[in-house]
Amino acid sequence: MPVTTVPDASRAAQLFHALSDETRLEIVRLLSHGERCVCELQDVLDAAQSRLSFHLKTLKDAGLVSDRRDGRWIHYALNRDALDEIAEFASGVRPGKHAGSCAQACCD
Amino acid sequence: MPVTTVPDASRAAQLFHALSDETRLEIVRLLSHGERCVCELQDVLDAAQSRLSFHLKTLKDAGLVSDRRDGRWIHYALNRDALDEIAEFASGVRPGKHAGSCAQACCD
DNA sequence: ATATAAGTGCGACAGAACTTGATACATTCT
DNA sequence: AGAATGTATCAAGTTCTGTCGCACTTATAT
Repeated sequence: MPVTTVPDASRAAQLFHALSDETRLEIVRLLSHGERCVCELQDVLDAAQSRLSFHLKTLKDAGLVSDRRDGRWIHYALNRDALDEIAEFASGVRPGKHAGSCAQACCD
Repeated sequence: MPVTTVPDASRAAQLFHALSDETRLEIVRLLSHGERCVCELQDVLDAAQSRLSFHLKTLKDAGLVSDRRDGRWIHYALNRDALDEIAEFASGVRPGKHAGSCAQACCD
């Protein structure tokens, strides 16, 4: 039953917006190697702390990352599910997917 | 071989930015059913023409759609390759992909 | 040649998003 | 308790985006 559920537009927009900034993409790339704490990201990206915090919040609100407190550090990690949603979107809108399966007004 | 080439950040940002707007997502959804001319999109989305033109240009600049002139109409269609890039990104940053395969500074 | 219809490009304005610096909060160390 | 460290939040300034209205271009039809 993989019905290629295209996520609703506002959810998809949120997800894509979170990935529309280079700083956030760098964060995602770093997190793809595993969990990182803010201070590590700060070092690697050479970004002001409040700036990083802002971007991490954006990613977190979109569900792309999750955080875990460990003493005085907070570790961020990528969220697989959100990545799956993105892949689903890409395959869900692939031309041809709907061939014959939709007779709605939009499709004639 | 599939080296999970994560597209460079600025390219990915462009791609995701193009999909970060609900109007553009609706356009993509409509085009996933097949080619459409601007006037059809206008009717379905009930959007001013200049507005649609603006969004189509954004999508086109990002390589997500292509256009084809036919008499006085211009037909837009989704571009598979761009959708592939998105799917590639999603799988390229999936946690675990790099396990053992990267000993760079970023990965310790 | 002129009229009409489909699309594009541009200037202006409003609202959203990003950056930065200051401040607040939480946890650990002494 | 007080100082120090790691992170979050807020406020202000700047830049980026999306929308609208109008002028301009291209193509068809009379």
